[in-house]
Amino acid sequence: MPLTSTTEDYLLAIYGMRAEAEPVINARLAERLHVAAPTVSATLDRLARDGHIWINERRQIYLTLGGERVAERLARRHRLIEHWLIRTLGMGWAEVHEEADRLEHSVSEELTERISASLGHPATCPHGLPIPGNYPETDVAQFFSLSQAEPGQEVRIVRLSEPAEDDGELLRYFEEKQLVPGHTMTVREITPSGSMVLFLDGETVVVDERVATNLWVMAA
Amino acid sequence: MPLTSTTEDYLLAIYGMRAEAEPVINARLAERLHVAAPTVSATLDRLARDGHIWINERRQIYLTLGGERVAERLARRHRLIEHWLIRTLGMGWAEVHEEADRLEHSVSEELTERISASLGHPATCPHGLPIPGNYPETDVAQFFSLSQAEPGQEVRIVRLSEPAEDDGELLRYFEEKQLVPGHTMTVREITPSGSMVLFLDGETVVVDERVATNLWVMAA
DNA sequence: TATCCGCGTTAGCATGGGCTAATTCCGCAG
DNA sequence: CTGCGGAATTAGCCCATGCTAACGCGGATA
Repeated sequence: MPLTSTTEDYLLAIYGMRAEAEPVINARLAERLHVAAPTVSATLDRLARDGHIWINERRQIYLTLGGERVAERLARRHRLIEHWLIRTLGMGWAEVHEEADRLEHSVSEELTERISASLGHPATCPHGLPIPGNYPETDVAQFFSLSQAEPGQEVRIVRLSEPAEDDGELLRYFEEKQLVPGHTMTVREITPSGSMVLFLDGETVVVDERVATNLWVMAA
Repeated sequence: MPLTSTTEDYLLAIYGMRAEAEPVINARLAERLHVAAPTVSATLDRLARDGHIWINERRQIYLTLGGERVAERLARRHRLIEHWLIRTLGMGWAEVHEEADRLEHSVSEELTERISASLGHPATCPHGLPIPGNYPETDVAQFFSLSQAEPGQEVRIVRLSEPAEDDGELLRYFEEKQLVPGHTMTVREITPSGSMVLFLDGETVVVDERVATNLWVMAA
């Protein structure tokens, strides 16, 4: 009856991939969770059996209402823990995700709420992802991927993409270049290969397409 | 190769029972960990196979040097976490043990050290148990169980017994009666049944033998 | 001495969560 | 239409962790 750490990981992964353009399928989960395809099949069978997900005829995976509630609670915990580690213990912006990935499974509801309160109920995690339960009714529609921005446009970073959080190298890069939520920049030009020339903090930074797709922005 | 949460629980349990008068045997572990005897046998086999414990001819269980090192690190984490939950989040003295029991398995070495530093490297957990690595060379020989105290003696509580930590009801009782480390009291009398009449904080408190054996004290 | 209690092991089983190798299936490109 | 690539499943295996039922053994006690 109680969820295992593994099944929680699956639900959270599905939750995170849900909003992407591509449908959530077995193969994507296998990549994201670093396990073999048959393992995913078996685990998804159990998740479906227990009413957390359902799978349509085209093998696309969806959370049930119950599964979504579980995943939201986990995302809330994860993102609050990240904030907490930075604020009360001075851990690094690029390292807290990994630590939170383990802690999210063992922190109780009560502790979660105490953490949220002690932080003043932040609306987003340090990487800009919304914290369910704390996130106000914001107009999310105004957010778009940096890779969609036009030359000349001035934009403000609002958050990372979901998958970027699992890429430690990318996180360290973002931190180093100060490509973090809240910072504003101007798009100078876009090269034929899709790289973007940015101007921020008085400096010129070039990011390739992969990097740009992982940063969400809004018009500044 | 990496230890599971389960094997960590076993090592920590053995570590905690090591100092008791009774030898550590299969049956005691089964009770403490709330699992059936054959389960304990199988898990101990694996722990011995992996060099964490050894078992003598009379089936008494001992930690190897490696096993002890692991257990010490876990105890350190557990006890630091308890302090942290009380100090930074205001959790209750009687509740933190349970929360720490889960968190101890997912907190990294680095986080542990940050916690210790942020707390000023406390020597003991909130229940008085020593934190390995922080505990100074203290004369532990002067500690004795409250049940060994003489009528008329004035004593100061230094810590709980190990098993007391796993008994939530007992913890709440200790907290309510302020039978916590640092507090001083006088033994008024000892009844034939082993109950002790204590005088502390201007009040008379009666504790039965089970309670008294779980409190360690020193002459005040 | 006979019995019983505490203890441990053996046998047998289940479940979760992993794996590889091989097969199947579907859709798209040639 | 053929073939290929991606995706999923099947078969078969492993290990850790739990259980119950049954048996064996040794010491204490009636």
